[in-house]
Amino acid sequence: MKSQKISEAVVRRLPIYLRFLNELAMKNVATVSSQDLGQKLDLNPAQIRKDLAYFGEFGKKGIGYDIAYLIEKIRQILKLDRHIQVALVGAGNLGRALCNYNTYLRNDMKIVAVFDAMPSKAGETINNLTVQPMGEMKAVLSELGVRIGIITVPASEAQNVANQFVACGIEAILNFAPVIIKVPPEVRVHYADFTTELQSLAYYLD
Amino acid sequence: MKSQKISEAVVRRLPIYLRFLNELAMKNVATVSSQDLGQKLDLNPAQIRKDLAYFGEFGKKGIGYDIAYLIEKIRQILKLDRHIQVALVGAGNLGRALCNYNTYLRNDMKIVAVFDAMPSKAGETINNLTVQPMGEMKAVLSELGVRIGIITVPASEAQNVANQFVACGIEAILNFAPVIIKVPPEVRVHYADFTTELQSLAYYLD
DNA sequence: TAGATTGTTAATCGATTAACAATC
DNA sequence: TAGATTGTTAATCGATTAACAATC
Repeated sequence: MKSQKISEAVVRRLPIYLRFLNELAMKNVATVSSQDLGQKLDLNPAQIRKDLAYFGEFGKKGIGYDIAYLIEKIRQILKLDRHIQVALVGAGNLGRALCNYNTYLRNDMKIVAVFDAMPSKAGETINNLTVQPMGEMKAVLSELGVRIGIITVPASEAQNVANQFVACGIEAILNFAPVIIKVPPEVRVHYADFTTELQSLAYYLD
Repeated sequence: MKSQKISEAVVRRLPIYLRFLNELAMKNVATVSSQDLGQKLDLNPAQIRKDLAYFGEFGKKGIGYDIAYLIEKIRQILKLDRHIQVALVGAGNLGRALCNYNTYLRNDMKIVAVFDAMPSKAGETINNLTVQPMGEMKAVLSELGVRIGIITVPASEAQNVANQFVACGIEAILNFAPVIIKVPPEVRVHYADFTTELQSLAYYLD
């Protein structure tokens, strides 16, 4: 069924499944049912089965899902079975913090280049990465084969950085700046703005 | 229409409207139509009108929305018209970065206390805040009237911190740790895990 | 007035959940 | 075999979009 379009909601749940399956694998659990999964992840078991069924028949009736096998499959689906190079622009506090997550990302994804528009920042070292000036971006990204870009600059600079990413052939962007950026339709943008998140939380206070 | 339940999707868009309206206000623009708003924010104008109409009649037919007035109204809806105190647990790289966003949050929300389980961290200063040991949490939160908690500890510690937040009467939690946490239904939890976000982005690579 | 734009109803679209035959 | 659990269809639920009368 590779042809049907998978909804964004489904794709966003896959990493959550993967994360929990990895936890189970570390505890040497062999199989898991959609029931168990649903309980732990606060999701409807039918939804989990349906999500997975978009991509294949990964379970066994009466048994559940083999954890090692399902991990392998989800990694393939998410394209995490290969190395994906990531670049980050904006070596401020947040950018620096994210660079230090490299170990977290395991082998699948890795921040391999950091840029900053402030000349004074160039040359600084963050977790074995040297901050480079923006002028180097095009050359560095194509040499390293970077496909995903992270934006951690102030809102006023985000569109500018996005434009440069697009010009460098970046395929997907994770934008931490609190502003909507415009990119060609073939470039995927996700947002990760914690101020927006906090503000919507306030609504639920009594 | 205060009685009808407002969907989460609507609440999540309000801060996005607010943000852009603030930008316009700074440029001294006086009014804006749902058309304009939709264009800038990549949203359907009908959706914007409907979202706002849940809360009242804020626009003028033939004219659009008065920006100053709409800002005031959205701030009231989101409860950002009062000061909201926020506490953060986990003074690692990410926690430190977030503390430095205090200026960004303006007056409406403010991180007023930082805690860390590592005794060696206690006493450190981050952006005028002194890191305190976990044992102080209950006393400090009730003294400062903290209502929202931010979790920036490793996944393995997140549930534990959440439990302590709940015991302190925290009403809402923003969890940056890559794990689902369990809290009583009256406590609201939002997730802000950038590794999940990155992994779902990978799916969209060719 | 004529043009623009809201608020709102109805139509559409899509996502979640329930139910169950198939089968391990 | 009996019990458990999948994959999948059908039913439900909810969110988005289109359309338009009201009106500034």
